[in-house]
Amino acid sequence: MSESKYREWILDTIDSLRSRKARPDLERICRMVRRRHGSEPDRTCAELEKLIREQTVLKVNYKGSISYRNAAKVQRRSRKKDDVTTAARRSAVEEASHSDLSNGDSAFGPVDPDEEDLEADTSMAMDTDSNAEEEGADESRDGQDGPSPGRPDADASMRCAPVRAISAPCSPSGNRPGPGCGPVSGLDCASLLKAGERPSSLPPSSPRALTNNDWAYHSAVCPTERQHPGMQRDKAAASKPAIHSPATSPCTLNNNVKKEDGGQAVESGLSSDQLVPDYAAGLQEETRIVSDGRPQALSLPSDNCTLKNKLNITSFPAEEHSLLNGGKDNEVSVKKENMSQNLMQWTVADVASYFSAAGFPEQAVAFRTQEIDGKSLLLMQRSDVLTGLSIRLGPALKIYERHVKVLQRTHFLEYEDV
DNA sequence: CAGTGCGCACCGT
DNA sequence: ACGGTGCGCACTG
Repeated sequence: MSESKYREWILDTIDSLRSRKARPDLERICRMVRRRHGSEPDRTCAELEKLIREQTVLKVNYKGSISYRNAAKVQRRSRKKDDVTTAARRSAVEEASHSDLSNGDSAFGPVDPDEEDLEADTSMAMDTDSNAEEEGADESRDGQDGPSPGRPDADASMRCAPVRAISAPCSPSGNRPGPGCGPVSGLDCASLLKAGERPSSLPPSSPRALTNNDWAYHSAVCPTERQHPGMQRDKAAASKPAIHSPATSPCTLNNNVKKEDGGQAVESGLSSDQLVPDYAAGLQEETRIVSDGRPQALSLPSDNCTLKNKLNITSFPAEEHSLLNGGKDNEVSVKKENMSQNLMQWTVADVASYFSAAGFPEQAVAFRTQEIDGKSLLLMQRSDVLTGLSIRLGPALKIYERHVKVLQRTHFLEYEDV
């Protein structure tokens, strides 16, 4: 309850700071929220962290300092639609992150709704779906997962967050007299990244990414922290080599992730996708986790080889990989037979069970409630998934980018080709 | 003094 | 050229 409220407050604050041309940093956000709503800075910080984890708010390292962005309003710099080829390749992953924030010029993909929609979505999602617990669950999952061996990158981002020490005395701006808020974790990390600003110290590829948009923030997940601008520099240097002993190398996150994603990495695309990595990682993580619980892998899309290829190409949860590559062909084929046939023939129940199996049981309910069958699914646009189902933005994005879009694409490819 | 408005420089696309 | 960002300064209550 209060959470959604905080969400609004915080997003509002960020927006207004931005419109005022003031940097939406922790200090200002906390202060403004306190002024406007009387909320404790600590609480604000805590909520902010949550929002960050949910990707409702993006923590960014810009021009050497930490900034927060209203994810719903962030627009991907006109990533001019890359060629279809590229786009296709990066597909899911990329789009997942971009389109959301983009202007919606994605080649495939429905244009995305405006920010407002998203924003609304976000809050709405929370309210409707509520389940703070869910959220918590997600978070915790992420956190717990963090350490998972498989994907250091993924955790990187989340790892930090979970640790979140709200009470810790954090000072984003180094010395902040004001509210002593404290989400140390995130902040610090970001600061670290800031290093990115120093191109000289970083490798060619990464620096750019970091410097440019700051999205890197995510990567910033490092625990270290910074306090003064001067230090940052040092950190920058430090970060480069050892990149945080913490096992995960936040700063290199991007690269790693991409690799993971399938090698398609597309380093060139780094700048444009900085967000992706984390995002993707998060997705994978979540998916994977969920999947664990449910043995039955997502079989569905599997209909055709095309799909498989696609899957491989794009990034997928470990499990999926194993499924596809690993010897579960049998299973896959079986499923293929059942479901794949043709999306057009999926019933509402099929769709629901698909998503349920895909790790989105709760959201599956929404599909069922909205009576989404195969045909409807094929007609769904991004905005439909994000706002029409009243599901939380996070899962909605994942569902759309990783499943709906993939299914649609696969379906159409299959039929068009033929 | 806090909050606000905004010119301007900077940067990436 | 264009758009996003935020510093720095002036203004306001």
